[in-house]
Amino acid sequence: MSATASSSPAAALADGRPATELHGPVLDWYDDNARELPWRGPDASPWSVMVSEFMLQQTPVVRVLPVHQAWLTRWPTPGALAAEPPGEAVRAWGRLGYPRRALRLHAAATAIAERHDGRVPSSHAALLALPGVGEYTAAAVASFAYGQRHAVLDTNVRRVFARAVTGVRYPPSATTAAERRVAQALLPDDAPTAARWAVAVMELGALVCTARTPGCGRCPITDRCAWRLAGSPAHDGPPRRGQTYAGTDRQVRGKLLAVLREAEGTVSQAELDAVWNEPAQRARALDGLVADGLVEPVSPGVYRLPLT
DNA sequence: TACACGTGGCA
DNA sequence: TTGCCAAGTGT
Repeated sequence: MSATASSSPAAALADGRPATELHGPVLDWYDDNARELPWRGPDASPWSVMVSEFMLQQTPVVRVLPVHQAWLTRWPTPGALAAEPPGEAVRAWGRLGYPRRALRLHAAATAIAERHDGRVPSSHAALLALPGVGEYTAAAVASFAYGQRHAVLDTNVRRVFARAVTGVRYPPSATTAAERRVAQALLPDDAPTAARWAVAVMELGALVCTARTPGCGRCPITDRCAWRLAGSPAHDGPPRRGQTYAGTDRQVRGKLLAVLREAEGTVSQAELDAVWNEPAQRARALDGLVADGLVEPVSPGVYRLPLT
């Protein structure tokens, strides 16, 4: 047990040194290697950060970049987005995928306009209450936009900690209490450093400590990484569930919604029928889109992106 | 807890 | 080519 205030049994490295020794190398590495992204830096608004976090859920940075820029130009504030129909958010979402995120971002903007005077809230609890904001996004916005001290546990951070601290190749499929303890134990004491640490660890996971072929030769903490010290053992446990896609309802939903996005106004049943030749699955997918609020029935056989 | 939910690039 | 993977959330 160390005498350092932020230390705990969970915060010890494989060689017995306190895990706080990771802070310096990782922060220094970030200073030299951080990407310049529009939602980073002192001029980025909390709204810009929040939009980026929604878009980055399960979607790579390179694909988010152009859509984020167009989005912020068109809707520089939550109120601007809330003033337009949700269908416009879905249309502007383009091909980022998981379009329910667009609907939730619109709903979040509406809630911010109505309940928070048009300003993105800064408290973790208020953020968490917004549609589409879960544990990760609430912590990310509070940390990145407002400089608060929160454990920000995304897939990158979880992988870095799994390797450097726990000594395994991959983290568990779902976030565990043990992972939260590790993240909390490693959080620097003061808020500004904690916020920089959060983004730095995430960046390290995104650029160096990657899933398939980690760049250990470029890693600032490779000499104290528990996984490396253990000989970089292979993944131990059940195979990680892959995402099936071809032939699924998801694929059909995507094709249907693409037609709606590219249409000026309404689309006919015939236009939708053309994208998938299996009637039952096509109908089920369309029903699902309507149930989710992504598509609005206008009249029998006529559909459009939602106006309300 | 496990599954549904888009899309595209890379090995 | 096929499967893995990408700053998760809601149910």
